[in-house]
Amino acid sequence: MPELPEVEILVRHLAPLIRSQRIRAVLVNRPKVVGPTPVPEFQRALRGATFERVSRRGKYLLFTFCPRRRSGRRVLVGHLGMAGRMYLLPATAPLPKHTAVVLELGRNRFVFEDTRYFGRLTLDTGGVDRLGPEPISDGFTQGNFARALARSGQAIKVRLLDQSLVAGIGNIYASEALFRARISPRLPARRLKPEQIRRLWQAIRATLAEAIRWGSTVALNYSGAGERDGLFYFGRDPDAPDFYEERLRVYDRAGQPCRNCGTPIRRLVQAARSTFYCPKCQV
DNA sequence: CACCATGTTCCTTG
DNA sequence: CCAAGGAACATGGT
Repeated sequence: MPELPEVEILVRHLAPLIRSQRIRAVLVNRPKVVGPTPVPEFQRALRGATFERVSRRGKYLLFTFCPRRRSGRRVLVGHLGMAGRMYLLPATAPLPKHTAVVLELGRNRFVFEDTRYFGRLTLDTGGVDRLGPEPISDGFTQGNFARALARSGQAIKVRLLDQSLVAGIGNIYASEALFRARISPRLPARRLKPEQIRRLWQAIRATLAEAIRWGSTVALNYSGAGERDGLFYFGRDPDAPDFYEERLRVYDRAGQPCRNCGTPIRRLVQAARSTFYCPKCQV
């Protein structure tokens, strides 16, 4: 599901719901997702702790909490992987099939559900430490971006997925940003001209910001039995069956007309992942 | 059955 | 040592 915009929307959604909530019990159904933190350590650290803030770094969620007794604060790191979801559920509601972790909050439960168990909810901050700059921040400069690209002969689409180059872009927004910048996904990174780098830098920020804005306007439903399409960019409004298409310009649109020129969008495989692009608009 | 899927990490190859 | 490619992880949808 989740790239930077989706995680940002989720963080904004969760922040007021869990602030000041005390964790009364910690249930770990899938030890793998809290790893490499050992389950007993995970439970000991969180039991009795109180949530303080939620923020985002790249595709990671950062939950700041106050431990039960010791002073200071600590951080719980979340990552949704491919299909993870985090949401509050009434304590009386049944837990979903692929529940990985549950934090009992009293009236509600904080549920981490992940059908594929690729996600994480852990005390280990290793992944976060390796991230590059936030794309929508002063830390992401055209100069740094240009220097990083100059060192690589890898296709630009594949480079954009490297979280140490810039944090938060995934397979969907990599294609979308390149379309917006009118750059071929196959172009080797070091072959981008300064003008293209400038356009791509701008397109990344605009694409992500637009997705966040869009997500902010959509009614969210992260949980709920039978609501398997709750994440907003795969969500569907029953009254507008094609609104998903209106939002993404190239992703998953192979064979459909480019919104600029009408040429059929093409799919290609790079680093074992699908890329979508317009062969006419993107050079 | 075959192939596809929003992500990351580890292993191999050059 | 580094860059690049591919498999693995686990499950579900089409």
